[in-house]
Amino acid sequence: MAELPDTTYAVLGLIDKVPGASGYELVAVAGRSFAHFWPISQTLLYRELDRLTGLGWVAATRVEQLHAPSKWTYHITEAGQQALADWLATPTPATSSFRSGALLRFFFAYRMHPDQVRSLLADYRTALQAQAEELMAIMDKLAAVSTPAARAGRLTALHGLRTAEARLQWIEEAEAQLGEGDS
Amino acid sequence: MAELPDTTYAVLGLIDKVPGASGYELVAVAGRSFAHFWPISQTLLYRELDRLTGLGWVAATRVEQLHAPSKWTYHITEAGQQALADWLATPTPATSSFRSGALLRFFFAYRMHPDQVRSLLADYRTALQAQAEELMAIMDKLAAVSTPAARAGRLTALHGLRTAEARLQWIEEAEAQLGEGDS
DNA sequence: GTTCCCATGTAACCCGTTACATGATTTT
DNA sequence: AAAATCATGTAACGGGTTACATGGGAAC
Repeated sequence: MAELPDTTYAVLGLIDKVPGASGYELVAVAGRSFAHFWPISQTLLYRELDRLTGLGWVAATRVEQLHAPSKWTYHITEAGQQALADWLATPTPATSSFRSGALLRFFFAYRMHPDQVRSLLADYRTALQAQAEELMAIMDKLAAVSTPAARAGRLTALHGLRTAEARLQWIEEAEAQLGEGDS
Repeated sequence: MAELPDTTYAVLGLIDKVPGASGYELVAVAGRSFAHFWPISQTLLYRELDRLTGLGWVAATRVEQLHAPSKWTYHITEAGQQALADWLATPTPATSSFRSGALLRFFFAYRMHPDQVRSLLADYRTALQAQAEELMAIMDKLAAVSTPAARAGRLTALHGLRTAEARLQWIEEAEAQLGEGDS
């Protein structure tokens, strides 16, 4: 049986965490929970919902509403709980991928005018600051809650925050080196 | 005209940086230069080579060898230089993507046994340490060279190093919180 | 009365990956 | 005799993306 992508388990875990949510709600939750280290688009999430119901790992229930369109709500099944536990138990192959357009351009900085390099770093700083603020907001919101789930969420947000901070620091170093270098 | 992916410009920039290299050599160079923030597989690089020659941005020359198979070598053209400069000049949309299997699992830590969480963090630490050492090796190798290109390369490596260091620090924090928490 | 929220979905694309094939030469 | 290096390529897959369609109710 072909190995399933981690995204499938990400959605499965979300349904386990937020039982009875609709696809629409799950998209929103995914957007403000694990999007920072595992982004998924709306289309993809809906596709995974289909796959999970097909696998029998989640059960879909139709819910009619009066003041809003009808929706499907999702609950994890026992088979799904087992699959989630199995996935969490497997010694993770540490799949991680990082791609940064800013760094890629910076790698070719010697082909740019110094002003271009400066503005590149400035843009990067702005993006990192925005990201840091977003993560701090998440942490603030979770600070009130004291469940194990909230603690895990807070720590993953902190991971992103620490990363952003380190990179902002790096920008200082890079700018300093730009200053001392001649051209 | 459809926008080209950044990968195309990454390869174009490499050819500009290492003129007269073969596809085989470019794969190796890409592996030890920008792979840390813009990984590309061999197949993909060869495909971009085709695309770039088709665009007239690079010129391919056949070179016969006596003690090794024949090869194609690549040089950037004037049109290619212009395209590279244009790409570097465009205010980058800051495309960046990050996906971490370790974090994704950690996000669901409350569904794991404490020992599993500990080993997850331990594995993550090992991976980060290996990454940090790799980056330090790159910086050491580039430390001797004092060209603008080497400086840019060193700084991108430093970016990765600072990131890894911050994350290793985060692991300490996370482990501390695991200790104080009950379950 | 236009815009936003809820809610689900289709279509098309392509980037990037893994696995495999080939074959000569050089090194162990 | 086996393994590594050089060198280029094919085949197949699928994960993830963007863009678009639809439509009713609520809010401003």
